[in-house]
Amino acid sequence: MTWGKGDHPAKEATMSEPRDEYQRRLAKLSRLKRQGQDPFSHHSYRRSHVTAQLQSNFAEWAGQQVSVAGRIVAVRGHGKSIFVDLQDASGTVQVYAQVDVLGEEEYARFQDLDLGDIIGVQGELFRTRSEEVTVRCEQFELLAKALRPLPEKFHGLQDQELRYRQRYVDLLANAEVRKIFETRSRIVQVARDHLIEQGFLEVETPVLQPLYGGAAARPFTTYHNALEMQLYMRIAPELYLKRLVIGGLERVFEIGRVFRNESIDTRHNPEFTILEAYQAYADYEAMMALTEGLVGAMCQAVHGGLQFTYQGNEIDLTPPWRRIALLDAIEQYSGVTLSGIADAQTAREQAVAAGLQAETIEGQSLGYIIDKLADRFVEPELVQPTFITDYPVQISPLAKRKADAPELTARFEPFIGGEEIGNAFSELNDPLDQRERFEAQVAARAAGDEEAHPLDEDFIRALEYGMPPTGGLGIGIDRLVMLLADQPNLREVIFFPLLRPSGQ
RNA sequence: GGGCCGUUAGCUCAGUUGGCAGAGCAUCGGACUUUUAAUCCGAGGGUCGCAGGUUCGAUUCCUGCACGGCCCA
Repeated sequence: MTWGKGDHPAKEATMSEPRDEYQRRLAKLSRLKRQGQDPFSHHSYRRSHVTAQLQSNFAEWAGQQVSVAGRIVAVRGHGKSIFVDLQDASGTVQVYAQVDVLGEEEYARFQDLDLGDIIGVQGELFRTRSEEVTVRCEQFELLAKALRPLPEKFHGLQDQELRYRQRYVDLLANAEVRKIFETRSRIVQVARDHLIEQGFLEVETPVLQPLYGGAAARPFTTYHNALEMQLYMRIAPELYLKRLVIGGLERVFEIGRVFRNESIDTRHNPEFTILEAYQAYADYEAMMALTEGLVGAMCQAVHGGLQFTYQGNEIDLTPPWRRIALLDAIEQYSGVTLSGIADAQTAREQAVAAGLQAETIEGQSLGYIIDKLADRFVEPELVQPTFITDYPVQISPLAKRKADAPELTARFEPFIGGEEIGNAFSELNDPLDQRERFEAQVAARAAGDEEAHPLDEDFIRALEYGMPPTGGLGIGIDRLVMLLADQPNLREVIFFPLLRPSGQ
């Protein structure tokens, strides 16, 4: 055994209580264990109610014995009695401990509890003079000891970095944060119910893929030891879900995590949740109706109607949503007329004239310039729900061409609150055209576009077996949660957003 | 990748034009049996993100780094 300087074995017995809160509680824990009161020995606790039930059904249980369990989040001592607030998943309830109810010994044990401890309490339900619903503590158990102190009771935990790194503290200290995640859960549940009601089958497809595809993004790579092969984390489930449609599953959907190896900001996390749905014998217009129905149902569940406020903007999701073709929207919001322009050079000149920085689009393709123009001039304006339609075929390698305009695709992206929330199209089911599109992507990749699709031979082979005309829809769940929970930062709707290690 | 900002007690935040570092909550001791951001009296608690530099002296000024935030790309 080694001692630090100044340490002396004889001192231990006379050493005063450690000053540090953690050390203090650790010492208390070991004392409890020595006394045969190990707080971590409990395997369960029988509750008669959760706290919210006591609050809402007080009259029914007043004067009766109830039992609740939760975390001590506030303590107000009065000498011979103590009030504590007990928090569980449903809310809080006050507990009142009195020496003449508990007896000296049990009361002393109650006094010994710390803020943050998890206890079970049994006793009579009553209201105090000030009408507070309260459980009179007649029996209690310490169910888990908190060794670390809670954040400040009034402001909660504010430090964003700590909130994300230690989300558990954020959740237990900040009720608004819990609400956001409850909203998130409800949104996913509603989406699932809505699709299942309409005859969609929920499926799961591979996250680890020998070849990635279905979106323009760089993948994460990983390695399978036994197979001795590189694998990719999926960037989208699209190509597998379409394989299922080819297999005869006419309506399928998947809600799952996808992974894109890109930078992190207020709107991007390397892993996020996507909902994709595919419906055979339907086109992109059917997907518009599906989008309106889905997002409307989510909003209904969260806000009780089709209107809500996002960052100060009143938004109305009543269908039908506005529709406007991409090039028309660009013309309307930036003044740049691109219809009829085939060469990138002319488009670049016009874009620069409209206000885009020349360096950012220098040497870029027409599709890229269209993207940039839409990003800069169109998307921020799309506060009310809007379908931007008719994307050029060059930037839509998996979408079917429009019959009357083969350089455009039967595709749309829905926007709400200035945010892109999804992507949908009539799926390309011509295997020969699909091969050509993939080949154009491979050429783009060779020219330096790292987000271009690789050629997926097995997917083309699947198409060669025949895929019915199919409409497909992808929706970014995280973005929708941001909108419906009125949060401007994606990290507020993801429990554990990716951060650099703090080094501690 | 670039710009700006932040990092001070367990938490929320002040502050130091360069000279022994502050409050509230939390903690500890005392009083208080219907309080609820309880109240009252008293006390302890700091590597001022990290590493250099300038200086008699740096938490403060300078440089670099780390992590985070916001904006731009």
